[in-house]
Amino acid sequence: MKLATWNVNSIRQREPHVRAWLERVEPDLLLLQELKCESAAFPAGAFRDLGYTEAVVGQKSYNGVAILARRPFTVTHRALPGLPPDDAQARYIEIETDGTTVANLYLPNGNSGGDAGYAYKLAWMDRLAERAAALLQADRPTLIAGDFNVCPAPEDAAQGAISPTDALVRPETRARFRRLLWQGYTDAIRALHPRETLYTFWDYQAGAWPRDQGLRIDHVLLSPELAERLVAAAPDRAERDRAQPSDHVPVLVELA
DNA sequence: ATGCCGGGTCCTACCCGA
Repeated sequence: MKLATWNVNSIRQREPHVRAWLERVEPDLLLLQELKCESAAFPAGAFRDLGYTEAVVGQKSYNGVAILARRPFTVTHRALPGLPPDDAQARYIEIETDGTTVANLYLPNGNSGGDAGYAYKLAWMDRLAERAAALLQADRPTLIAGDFNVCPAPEDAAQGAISPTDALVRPETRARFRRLLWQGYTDAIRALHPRETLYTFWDYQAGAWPRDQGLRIDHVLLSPELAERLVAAAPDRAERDRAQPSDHVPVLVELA
């Protein structure tokens, strides 16, 4: 089983990239973030042509998540459980397919909106920890993946790529990410590549890509059962070199 | 560290991303 997560930074801008990537890689599942459009504007036809069915939680201008799948699935959640009901940010979708639970998330960045913006990120991570625990309790194969906007450790950021006070690297942010690992989830990339320098994001500015000033902020977390089946995990760096790329590349994971 | 890029929208200067 092949699956990937990819922050596309506007699905309307990146439709040709995603289409070509699906044709070449043929994943069973693709989790998308930062659609930047309402659900009705999602270019589903381009992906249906290739045999993929979509589930979309869209929002005008900002955020937005979707799942493309070749196998049948059911949508179980269209928002992160535990958030206030008036929270309209499109950041979470959860499905079940072949007995496996798949959660796709776009975690708040936390750098805008001052103290309240960062507090929102931490609260979101607290709700995520609760959901992650409940899913382990349910004892089904579970995968939680997406753009976490968390750079877990110093080796996940190039020298000079990010300020030490940035919301992606603050101790409170990292502690909340580690809590997911302590609960029993496996970081798929680090499980297979404990020391390698592997980035998933390069800023558009300041020549971040040519200078390889990247960050590892897109992650695939696996429940113990799925971790046993992990055979490959890697960012697809080649996507960052294409014309008009997203600032993130796909992270591809293969399970036996 | 911001706003050098790139996407969005109240269409055009400004917000957001990380």
